[in-house]
Amino acid sequence: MTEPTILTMTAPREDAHKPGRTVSSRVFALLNAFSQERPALRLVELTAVTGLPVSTVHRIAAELVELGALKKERDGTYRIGLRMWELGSLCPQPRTLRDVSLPFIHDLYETTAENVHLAVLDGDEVLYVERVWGRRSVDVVSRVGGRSPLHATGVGKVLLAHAPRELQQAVLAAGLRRYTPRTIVMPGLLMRALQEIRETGIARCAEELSLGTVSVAAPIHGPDRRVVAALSVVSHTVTHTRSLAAVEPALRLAAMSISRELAKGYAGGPEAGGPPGTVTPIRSAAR
Amino acid sequence: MTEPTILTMTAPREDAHKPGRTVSSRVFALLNAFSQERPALRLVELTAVTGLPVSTVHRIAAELVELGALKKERDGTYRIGLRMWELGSLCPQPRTLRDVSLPFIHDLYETTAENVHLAVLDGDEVLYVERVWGRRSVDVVSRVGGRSPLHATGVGKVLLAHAPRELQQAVLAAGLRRYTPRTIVMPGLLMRALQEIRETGIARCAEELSLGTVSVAAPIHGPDRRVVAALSVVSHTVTHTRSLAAVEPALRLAAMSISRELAKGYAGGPEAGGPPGTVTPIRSAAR
DNA sequence: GGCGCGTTTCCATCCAGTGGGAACCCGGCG
DNA sequence: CGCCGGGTTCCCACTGGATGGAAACGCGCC
Repeated sequence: MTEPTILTMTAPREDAHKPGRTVSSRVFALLNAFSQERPALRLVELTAVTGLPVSTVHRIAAELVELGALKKERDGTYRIGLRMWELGSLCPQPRTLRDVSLPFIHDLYETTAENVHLAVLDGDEVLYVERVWGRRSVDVVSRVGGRSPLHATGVGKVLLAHAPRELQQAVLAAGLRRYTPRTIVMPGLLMRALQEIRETGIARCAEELSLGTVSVAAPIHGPDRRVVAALSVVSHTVTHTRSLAAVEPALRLAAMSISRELAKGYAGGPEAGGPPGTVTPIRSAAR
Repeated sequence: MTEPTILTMTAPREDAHKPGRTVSSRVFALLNAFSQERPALRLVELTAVTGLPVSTVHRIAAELVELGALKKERDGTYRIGLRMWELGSLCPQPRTLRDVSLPFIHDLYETTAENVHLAVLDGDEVLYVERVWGRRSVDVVSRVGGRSPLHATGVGKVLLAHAPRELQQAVLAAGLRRYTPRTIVMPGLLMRALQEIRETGIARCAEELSLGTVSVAAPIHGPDRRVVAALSVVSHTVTHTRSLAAVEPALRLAAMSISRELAKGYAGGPEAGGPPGTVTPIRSAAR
């Protein structure tokens, strides 16, 4: 925990994908340096991670602090600022998804007392958009804003099962990383599993990402019937080896309710575009 | 809703506070153009709102899309991108606050079936960090990521009551805007109310922001005993005129529990600084 | 006191950002 | 069918903001 500076310098082999030399790209290089594991960074660390020269990092970081995108603690560490959070909360995807499904997620939690996850597909990973749990739930690793592999989680498999062929191919091509002895690493097996998920409308995941954790997941459909998210209940193997089967109906029901709600409430609602053209005066520069 | 283009050009009197002429400031000028009311903007709208020339906006917007900070729909509108949400979710304040308090908020909702709000102070406003509700709750306006005035809400009054004198003065100096007949607009009355809130440890707000809505709020203390957030239960006047008094003990309890949890779990935890110096390799440039 | 590490400031160079303007796209209309 | 107007995209010569090496600074530690 209190290790000295273990900088696994990523600098040497930077540019891996030409970060671009625009200022904006540098700005986001800084911001992207932050992550769940590294929520606070000092100047040197930022330079090490981004590979940018010190003075550049220093200047941009200062600008970002000025703009509220970063916050500088008195101990010199930088963190993501409140404004970033506020801006992020405007992202339509997670926002409406959350707004619509929270009550149902809630009920689901209430009846199961387990972790309930809501996730969407982003790139070739699962992105957790919401998570509800309580003191009665076992704790799991995933966090809101966190990511997991597609082939080794319940939500991931659901999303992958309903994803375009290309993505499925890409995932297979990239190789199915083994996380536990039970991870599905054979392409054929995975494809068959996905097929079954499409047929049954539910995905089960038993210790495929981490030992001791099991989950079931169901798809959530958007207004256009396409799968936009996945809902899952996660538990510990020991506590509920088979009992997860018992929550499947409830899970299904919740997922369907949310889908229906999405279809009705947000077909032409604020989310569906918010009629462009209607512009109200800009919020007087807060702060 | 489907009005033609009502551009209340803010351009003419821009610079009100010199936006700065750095690229980063322009980037955030674009991003800040988005808000709860205007979650989707088209190019022209962006230029109108920011006051920047078209080509500049076009170029920067394209860069931001490239970086995932914005998303461009096929209809030409821009929206906040998933990456922004993801970055925002790293903001320590809302994140740990949420992580710690969700179970309690939950229980509180469960016992009251009312809206439960968690808010922090930002600038001279209340910023809603979390909100839990269900089908049994009445709907209120506030949204996660939304803002409200300090002097006309339960959470606001709690936060203001424990805020530094300067802020209180500033709020008074700025003038107490009247929202309803019951809004406290007299400085003296507000100060007295704040005093009482400090003494009783609870704030009541009866139709001071909008008619028909009442709430009670309690402070949440951080590890250093300073007030870091406020928790509240919100309801409709009609449904629960007096019954809110009944939830006060539960509210108090929840707030205290959260405070205690904050004190213990996060004193030296990841939030408290996440020992800088420990750096793991950068996440291979996703996307 | 002096050393080492990290942060902050400075400033001459220069290239990326700028923005006016033109081309383009498209749906509506006479 | 061709014109029109609003919005978007593209272009490119000019210039001022970004750059980053280097030096100064601050500080904890031996």
